[in-house]
Amino acid sequence: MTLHELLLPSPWTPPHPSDGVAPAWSSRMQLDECLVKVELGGPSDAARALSMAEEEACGGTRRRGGSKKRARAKAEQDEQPAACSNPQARCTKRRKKQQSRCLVTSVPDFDGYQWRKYGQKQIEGAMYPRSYYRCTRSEEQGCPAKRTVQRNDDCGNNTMEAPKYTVVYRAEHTCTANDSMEEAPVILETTAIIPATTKKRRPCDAADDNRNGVAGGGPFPPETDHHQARHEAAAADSCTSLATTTRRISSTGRTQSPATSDVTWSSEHVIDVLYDGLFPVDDSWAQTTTSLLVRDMDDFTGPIRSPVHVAAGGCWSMDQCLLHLVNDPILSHS
DNA sequence: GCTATTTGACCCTT
DNA sequence: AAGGGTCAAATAGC
Repeated sequence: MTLHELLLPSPWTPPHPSDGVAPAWSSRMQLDECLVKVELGGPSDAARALSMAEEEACGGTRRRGGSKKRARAKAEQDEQPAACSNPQARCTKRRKKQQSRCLVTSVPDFDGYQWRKYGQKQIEGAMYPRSYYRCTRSEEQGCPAKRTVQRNDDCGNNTMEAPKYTVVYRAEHTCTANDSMEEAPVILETTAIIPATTKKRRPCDAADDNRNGVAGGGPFPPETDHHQARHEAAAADSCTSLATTTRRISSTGRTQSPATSDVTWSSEHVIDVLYDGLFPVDDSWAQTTTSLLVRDMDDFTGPIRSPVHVAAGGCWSMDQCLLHLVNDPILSHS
């Protein structure tokens, strides 16, 4: 298994149940492999859907355009000949497997791809809303990749800890690498201890961040917990320093980030780079992640192109980050 | 004016 | 019927 496969949407292999570890790839989110019934209605359903669409188009009340569009899509889909020829009982068939995988991270935004948010919803029983993203290349290249990001409930957690987010990736990127992967900043994540802040962000704060030179200073959406946390994380010095440091060193070619390297890394290298070479690992999440990766990446070969998420237990200064990057024997070889 | 995000309604799946 | 996923108008920022 490659690190790329581990970190990016592709056929997902759940952790072995006998392992008894709490993996970074949480299995508590259900894999999207639900069965779908192939209705035998066919054209009549299509006609109904279409007429609904027409009805909506003429309706006096304000209806969302998406309804019509979706109804038409459904109609077109239903016009296709039924895939199942078995007349007996209602046949079922696995829906084209929507690949999904789950990642728990404290920095959900830095995953090497560019995403556009298209929705947010409060989920039943969840403390924080779930955000829905699709690949920014979805329109121009038809890339089907999507992801949802939801902040984990921090019940009982130390408020000084960076919040964790559950990121569920669905479908695989089909957009070409040079369009997204190479442009995207390669971030080796650390987790900073973020001072608790009670200040509620206002829309203008993002602009303030830009003016003040806060790293990652794109236009952050205001008000949501997710993005507020991201703001807070960006404001924490160590996070900012690490992100910019990693990117700068990578771009100068002085060292080669594992995330952009074409070098074939052994699992040993990967572990060195991910955990020992860069960051102290002293929280439980990181350690279970380590063991999981060590086991799963025994047969790891091939280039690492994806960013790496690592939780570190402390707050690192820029100097510390630089020192570790420069002194790392693997990273600093040129 | 363009682009990205927010938000509430709508639709689909279970 | 409930809950989750998606749409697109409205809005904000540049």
